[in-house]
Amino acid sequence: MPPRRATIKDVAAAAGVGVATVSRVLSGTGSASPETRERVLAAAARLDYRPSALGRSLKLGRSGGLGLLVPGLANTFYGQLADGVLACARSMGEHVVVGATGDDPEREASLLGSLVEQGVERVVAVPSGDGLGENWEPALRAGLRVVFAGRPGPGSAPSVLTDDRAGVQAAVDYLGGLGHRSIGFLGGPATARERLFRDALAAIRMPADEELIVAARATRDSAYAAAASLFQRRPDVTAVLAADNTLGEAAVLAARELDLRIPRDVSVIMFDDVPWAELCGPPLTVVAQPAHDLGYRAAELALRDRPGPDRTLLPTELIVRNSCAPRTPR
Amino acid sequence: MPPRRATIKDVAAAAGVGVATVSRVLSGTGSASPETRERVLAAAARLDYRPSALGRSLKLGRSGGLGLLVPGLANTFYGQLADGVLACARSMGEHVVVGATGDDPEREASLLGSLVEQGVERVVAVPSGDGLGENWEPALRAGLRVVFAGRPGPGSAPSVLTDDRAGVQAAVDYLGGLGHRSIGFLGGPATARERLFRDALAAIRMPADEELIVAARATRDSAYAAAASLFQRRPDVTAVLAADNTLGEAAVLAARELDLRIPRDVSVIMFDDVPWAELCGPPLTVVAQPAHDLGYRAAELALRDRPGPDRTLLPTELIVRNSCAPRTPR
DNA sequence: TCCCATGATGGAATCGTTTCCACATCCAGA
DNA sequence: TCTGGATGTGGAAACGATTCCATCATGGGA
Repeated sequence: MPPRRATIKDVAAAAGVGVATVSRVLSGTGSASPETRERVLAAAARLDYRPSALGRSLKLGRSGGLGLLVPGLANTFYGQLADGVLACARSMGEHVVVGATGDDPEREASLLGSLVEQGVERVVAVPSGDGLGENWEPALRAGLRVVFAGRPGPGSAPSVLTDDRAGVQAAVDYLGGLGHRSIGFLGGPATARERLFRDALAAIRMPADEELIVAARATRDSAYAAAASLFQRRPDVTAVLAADNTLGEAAVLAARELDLRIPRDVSVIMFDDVPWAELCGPPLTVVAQPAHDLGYRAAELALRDRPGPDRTLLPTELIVRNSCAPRTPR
Repeated sequence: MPPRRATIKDVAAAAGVGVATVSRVLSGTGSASPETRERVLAAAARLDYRPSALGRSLKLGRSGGLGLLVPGLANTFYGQLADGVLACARSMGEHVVVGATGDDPEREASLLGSLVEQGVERVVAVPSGDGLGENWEPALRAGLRVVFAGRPGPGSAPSVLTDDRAGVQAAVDYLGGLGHRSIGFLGGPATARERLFRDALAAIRMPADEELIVAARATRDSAYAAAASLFQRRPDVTAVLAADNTLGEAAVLAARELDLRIPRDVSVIMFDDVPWAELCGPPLTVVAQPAHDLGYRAAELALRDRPGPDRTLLPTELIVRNSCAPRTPR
């Protein structure tokens, strides 16, 4: 039978003082005689007293704590992002409540609801799906402080993003420079990069071939299916840009399955410099995003008292390895 | 200026009833006339009322919520495990508070402390480091309900583990069968598998060469250094077993750096069937662990009211790909 | 017609904390 | 000696929810 946790009353009784005095001593506010302070501290230590965050939060109104909503943690990119959030929160002494949305707006809404029930009033989120985000309006209006990370959020909340436009452009430029004319795009649930891809194509005066732009849902299977069908439908694609590491993985797998050699038959570039990109056979050329920083900065913004900039852009970097080659007609 | 969240009192006033009635209607306990129920529900909806988990927890004593302590989320294995925990918690309507220990007992202790301050009384944890775990005794005695996952925990708390003994043995058997006599072992912060490795060697009557057994700290750099130094000190190793995916990654990288071909010069087996194992050049033979299930089952045990078995063992599976070859003397 | 069981309802206590306020003590300055 | 500020201290209210208990109305059975 676990002994009830000691409360402030127990400490007060043990030290022979009132609860108010204990509270003052422990929180450092107000005055207390050195002797009293000593007694209280000793009693607290003896009873192994831990102030209940519940009681404090209730009284104070503000609950502290940071919410974190990501599609899923099995994806290394979000894992790194989450680690960044965790690091920042720890440095500011806040705890973190996480939820995996699975990129499903419905789940996101329910998770968000449970967060506000917990009294969480600051949230870092990778908004799910298409970012129409009727989910967020009510929460924002209710005073929830949310910072979007990695994907632009709906509404007026600040976001911390990577410079996707530059990243996509760098990838497309590189591929174009290699002579590729039929460049496929594997998009995910977040569709923003798709638009950037069209823009990047336009910037180098290449027409966008709609058939080469495919979007997958947020599952491994869907990603694989999208990649495989792209390669099969259009044997003339000589290069592919994958919008995230799951899609990149699918592209490599599908290419192998169809006996397409990388980079001889298809060149591949993917977003996210996950550790295995270098290990892949062949090592993958990637558009690196600072996932950890993304999370850290977003958490910082959410936790700081002063409102920060509405939009902070972190740089991307094209890291060239061995998955791209000059175009050879197939 | 964000409007204060509606409280039960506001709902009571809006519906023209007492707070007790509102509580009864909303929680479904006790009786209320259909007409009253209707009014309360309408008022609650109109005010967008969300009961405060803080108030409820305080009154009820139990706070709900599940703590999750892992070394770090950037490691895919722990990411998958965390996803499993999240999935289970969501299905039982509980929220999850996570912390990244970095495999540091000190950080673990501080995180654990902040968890109990939050009122969390059930925890799933991958115990940090060597598992001596003076961290856990006080928490356990204080009535915290913890379930260890992935690594055996200290003390009497239940754990959900993979059958590492069988996994290590399968790997060693396989390597031995291929003719390898100098098998290296790359261990991490958790040292349990090191012992199993010796046992497995003994089981096939092979002496353990202490110089071939190295342990790295929980960083990528340390893992790489360990792998590189192993290969350099002992050019006669023809096979390596890496105790987790970080170590496996390091082994592949170090081998490449030293111009050791896998599998011609060294065979490599690693723990964790992370998605990229198949993508690696060459595809890696692995000891697969059901990471997601590990988390799910552990969370289930922590959340269920009845105490479960003290130790549940999930199977591992040797997945043979192309990173091992018969021994050829170097 | 009376009584009591039943059902609906609201008041109030409670959980653990912080903080306002009142009270007591003490000492310096007039 | 009296006054007034400073200082140390404890009581009590408040936060938002649940729940015990008392109250009240109602209706059926004797």
